Amino acid sequence: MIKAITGTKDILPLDVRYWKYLESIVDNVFSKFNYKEIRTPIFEETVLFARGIGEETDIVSKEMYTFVDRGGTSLTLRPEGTAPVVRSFIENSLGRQKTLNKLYYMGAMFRQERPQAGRQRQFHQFGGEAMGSKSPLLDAEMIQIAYDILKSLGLKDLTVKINSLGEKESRENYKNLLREYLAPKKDRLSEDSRRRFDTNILRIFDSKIDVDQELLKDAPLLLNHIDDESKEYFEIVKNVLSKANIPYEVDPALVRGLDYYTRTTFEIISGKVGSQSALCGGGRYDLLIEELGGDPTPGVGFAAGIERILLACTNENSINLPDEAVDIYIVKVTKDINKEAFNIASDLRRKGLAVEMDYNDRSVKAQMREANKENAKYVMFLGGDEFAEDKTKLKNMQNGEENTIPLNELNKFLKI
RNA sequence: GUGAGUGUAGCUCAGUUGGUUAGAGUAUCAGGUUGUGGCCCUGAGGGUCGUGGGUUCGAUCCCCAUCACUCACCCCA
Repeated sequence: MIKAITGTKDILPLDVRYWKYLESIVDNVFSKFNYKEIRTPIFEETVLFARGIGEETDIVSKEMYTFVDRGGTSLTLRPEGTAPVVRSFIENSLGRQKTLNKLYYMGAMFRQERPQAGRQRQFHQFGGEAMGSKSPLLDAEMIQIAYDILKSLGLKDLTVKINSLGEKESRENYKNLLREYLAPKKDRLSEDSRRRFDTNILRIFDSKIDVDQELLKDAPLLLNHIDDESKEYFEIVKNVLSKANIPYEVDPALVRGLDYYTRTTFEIISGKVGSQSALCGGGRYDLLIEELGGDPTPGVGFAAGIERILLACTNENSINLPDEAVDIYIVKVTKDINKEAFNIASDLRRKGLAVEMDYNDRSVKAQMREANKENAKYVMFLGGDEFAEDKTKLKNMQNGEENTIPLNELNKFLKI
């Protein structure tokens, strides 16, 4: 049997309903904040991600689906959405048509990781990007959009974590400070953290190992070593969030894995989805656009994992969708009226009703059972003496009421 | 990439301390009863017991390998 690729999943019809519901809320919230949807290709030149996300990150160094096409170009299935949006922003000169561009996207992303709860190789994100302003209001706005979407989906077990990484220079100074602090303790760190010491020392704070956390107990915190301007900026972000009634926690250990973040970073985590608890994450990236070849333009954005969010919704039982139902199920009492039944169905469908009928010449009983399963509001019986007189019998499946009516009065009866 | 756990009907799972035709519930299909559905009743189809090898007179069961899935590490959304 041919099976779906490891780490990919079919979204079956029953689930699609929840996806569409989520998508409608995403559209709705973003448009209230005047963000416009953008759709970029699912693959890009590999260099875009290597330069945008950072060569040293795990995503680029070992998780990308990269291949060479027949023309010899190295292509990569997008592992995240920000770099492609920035590429499009630069390529289409969006920044020259408008000072501030507010964009959002939804779509599939690809990373070759070991799947587990809340983690797949093909997964889906939605996200927002605001390019062209350094205002801390936009940092807060991003968090608010993400928070509002999650709240609209009925989620309760949420924690908003925020932090500031400061400007690049103060962060580099801090890294040296941390390196000095940890150097004498390096051999006591866990194997993973010893590796991080060299590759991405800030991430040691993420370690879930007690020994590491113990060694970090008196370590200097980045938040205390960021530049003054970033400190003031962070105060404004916090202030605005408080006024918008968004509960948040400052988490000095919140370090994000992508290289391009400056100043504000944030995550919203759920207590209901297992160990991969981050439903969304983002932050400011004031240098990224320039690094990718655009005019120097500040930006801020976030991305959210749709599968994780829906997992949280399932586990919190936060979404209740009505059962899908057809308006009319046509039951053929005799088997010789397939064409007539199909014509009547077509006619009703064109008038806007959802109509289903039997295509397999099954018994009346089987057709009725089917009508019941499809939650049909009405069953229309076709055939026999009634049909010979151009009449049909309509049965209301909720209350069992039946009415025999002439076919040419159907519209009137159904009020269409 | 590392570790642990699990692979028996479409789904959820029993089971054989190694021994003829491998079971249940549910789902599917047909039929009975109900004025033509929901409840109830009867019956049917559906499994090379993940795959390959080994041990054995005999393996779904024991051993090895492999693959897949799940969870966790890692990483991130």
